[in-house]
This record gives sequence, structure tokens and C-alpha cells, in this order.
Amino acid sequence: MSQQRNERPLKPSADFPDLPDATVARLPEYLRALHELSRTGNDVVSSEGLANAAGVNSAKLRKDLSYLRSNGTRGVGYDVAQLIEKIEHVLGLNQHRAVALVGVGNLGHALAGYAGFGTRGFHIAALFDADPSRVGEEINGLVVRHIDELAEVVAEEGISIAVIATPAFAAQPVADLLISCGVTSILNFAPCVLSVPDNVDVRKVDLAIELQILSFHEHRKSTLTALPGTVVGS
Amino acid sequence: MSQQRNERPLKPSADFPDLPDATVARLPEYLRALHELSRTGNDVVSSEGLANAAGVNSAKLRKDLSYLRSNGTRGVGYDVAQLIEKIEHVLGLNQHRAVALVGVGNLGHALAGYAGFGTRGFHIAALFDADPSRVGEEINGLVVRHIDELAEVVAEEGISIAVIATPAFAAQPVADLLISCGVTSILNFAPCVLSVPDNVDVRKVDLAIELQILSFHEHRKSTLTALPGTVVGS
DNA sequence: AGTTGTGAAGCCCTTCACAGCA
DNA sequence: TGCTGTGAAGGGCTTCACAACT
Repeated sequence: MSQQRNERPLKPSADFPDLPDATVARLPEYLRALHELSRTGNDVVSSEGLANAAGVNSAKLRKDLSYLRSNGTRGVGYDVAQLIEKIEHVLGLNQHRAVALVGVGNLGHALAGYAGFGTRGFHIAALFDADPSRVGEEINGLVVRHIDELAEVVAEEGISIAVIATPAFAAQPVADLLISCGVTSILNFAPCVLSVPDNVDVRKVDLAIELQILSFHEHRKSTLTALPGTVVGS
Repeated sequence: MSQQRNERPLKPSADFPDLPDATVARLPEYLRALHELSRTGNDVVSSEGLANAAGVNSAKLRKDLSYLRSNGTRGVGYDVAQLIEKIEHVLGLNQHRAVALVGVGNLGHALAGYAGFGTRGFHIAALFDADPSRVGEEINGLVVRHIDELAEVVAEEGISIAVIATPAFAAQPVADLLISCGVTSILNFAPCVLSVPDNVDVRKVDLAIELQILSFHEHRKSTLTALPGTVVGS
């Protein structure tokens, strides 16, 4: 059931304040902005400055950071290095996480080769496909393995996060298999709903859906500019 | 400023009721589910049935559809074909929209070859890159053109939506160029914030961010299971 | 009998505005 | 003086629960 957003069935622990989902979703963006600030020689940043770099407003940023028992200095701002450390800790990025990628088609290929993962706390530890003609291919230094080997590899590598980049029809069985092997977080690129137990988290990325949402805004914009006399509702 | 979600600076028109953003974001998922239902021979579906197929609850679905001046039949359900028609109209998918893709690297390649776009109301009409060594390459029947030709092609093809799949450092100048050519919707895969005028809509997809959000949940789960005395909520 | 459409309640998130602190 | 941290207010979305309708 746990589909995109909205789920927090467990109690917070001392180490993990019960962060609002909206906040969790923004922390990675703050982290990216902080790394950039750090790279460009900023040791300290104000909420206003960081908020701009992350594309949010400063009150929201401060509220978000306050959930982390924040440690800004009034009158000064936040220590960049310290805040990076804190957010990485909260997100659990200190242990470099191994990720399995299933489905080495068009998109899977690109994801396997995406350099951005490595620099941001992840590495693709194994590639799988069901198609024997793809098994054995080497991508970015990794050999594609048959999906039958999944259980073995997941155990060996201590994998708990997987990416599904298969066609839609294969996604549910692949998810079931992953879960049976102990995977508890899935990033799903297949255009379909996955049903999974409550303890498994799923996030979905659907490229066509993103375009359709933009299409709506295009449509609305063109409709409105075409109707000069339109009057406010309500 | 208009970054992800939350923006509706314009007035609603008669044709376009002022849909909540959350609703707009779900309509494409309903549409996908409806197409699948249609393909499997369902002419009519209840809110419960469609909600399951789309991974939401039925009250939310009904509320969403009510914004479209819905036309379900009490005691029966919704006519699948009619609802598809209506949602496609609202999303502006009746006119097949041409999309420009900028940046034909790893990810850009995959997006250019992604078959899912064509079947869901879009086609990639042109590919661009700044790297001369990539210009001229043919991908999926389209030739990669140099970004200097962008203005010309955007005008010719009537493009208003673009996808940015460049490295982060190139994304802002590319966005500026696109906007100067008349593009008003951008799907940004580069890991950075774009600043754009109010009339331009941006949606961002950042693969590392999705994984980091999952990482948080993994971290939380492992922290909690490590504390034996923790009790389940509600 | 069965299902939609929808006021009303509740929850979560955002934003405001300022007290508190360096 | 300047910026953070936060109670309180406000807004939007979800969920409930039932009236309306076929």
C-alpha cells in the first residue's frame, strides 16, 4: 500500500525525530545545495541564502532544519560542513548504500551508467535482467547477471534498495522477487502501480506522467491567453 | 520561481476548472489505469475499482473526478471510454505535443529512445547537444542537431515543452535559451535549481534524490528494528 | 441495493511574525 | 543589529460519512 509519499507507521526514535514527509523530501535538495556552497568556498550560510540555492522560501527551510534540532547561530547562519554532516546522517548516507538495478533496457542502461549516484551516496552494486541475450554484457564495469541469481547477490552484497527499470508487465513479479529476497525499498520506473507489504517503501518515477502534468499547464496557459475576457470564478 | 508543484498564478476559465495541483498530478495515473482497464475489456468501472488500479483511495478519486464535472452513474460507476476522453481533454493530450530534448548523454540517449512517450501523447520532435562530436548522430530515427539551431527548430515544430538532460552546469543557460525561444514548460533532469520567469513551469526529476529519500526510510527502519522495545503506533 | 457526489471535519504543511539569542 | 527558532494562523488536501440518485 505504501505508495509514494505519506507513510510513517512506526514511532520515532531518539535518534530519528519524526520528520514530516515533506521535510524528508526536501532534505536531499538542501544537501545538494550545501555541497555546492561548500565547493564554492562558503563556510557559513544564512537561511535566506540556502533557501535560494535550494529553491524554497526561508521560513520553510528554517522550519525544516528545526526538526533536526538545528544548530544555526542566531545573527550568523548555519555552518555548512556541520549541516552537511547532520543531513547526511539523518538520511543514512554515511553508510554507502548498495543498490540493485533490475532491467537493463534503454533506461536501465542509462541508469547503470549514471555517474551522479556514486557522488551522492550510492553505488549500483549489481545489474540484472531476465533476457539471456543481455546477461553477461558489461556496463560501466559491472556484468549483467540473470535474475535467477538475485537472491544470492542481494544477500552477498547486503542490498536493501532496488531500482526497477523493466517493462510494466514485469515490474510486479520483479518486485515480489526483490521483496522475497529482503529488499525493503524500491524505486520504480515502470509505469504501473506496485502492491507491496507495509514494511516496503516504494517511490515511483514516471516520465510520461511528468510530461502530462506539464501538458496540462501548457493547455491551461494557451486556453487562457486565447480568452482575453475571462473573469474570475467564485 | 515556479518550481515543482504549487503554482496557479492564472485565472480559471470556463473550460478549465481550477483544479487543485494534487489532483492534476494524479490525473495521469488515472489515465494510465483507465487505458489498462479498457485494454482488458472493461467498459465501466466503479470508483473503488479505478482507485485500486491507480493506487489511491476511492474517496480521493471521486473528489478528484468531481472537479472535472464528473459524469459517473450512481449505482453503476464510470464509463471508461468517456472518462479517458475527458481526462485527455483536460490534460490537453488531444493535440499530440512535440517535445525537444536537450543533452544527448547517457540519460538523454535513453529518453530519446523511450517508447513510452509516443504511446502517451508525446513525441520527441528534436534532439540537441552542444558537443559537436555528438551532432549528426542518429537516435531512434532522429538526428542530433547543434544547440545553435534550437530557435529555428522550436519555431518550425511549434515546440513548447522541453526536456533538459544536460550536466548541471549547463542546465541554467540551456533553460534561458529555451525560454528565449518560447518554450514555456521544462522537465529538468539536471541536479540543480532552475530560475525561470513566472509564466514558465518547471518540473524536476532527480534520481539521486529519490534514492536518498528511500535511504532515509531504510535508515529509519533499521534504527527502529535495532531497538527491540519499540512499540507500534495506533 | 449500490454507487456517486459532496459538505464537513480533521490533518498536514506552509507561511507569518516576532521573541530569543549571539 | 541580524538572523535563527518557533508558536500561531492560515490554506490546501484527505478522509469521513451520508444524502442523492439510478
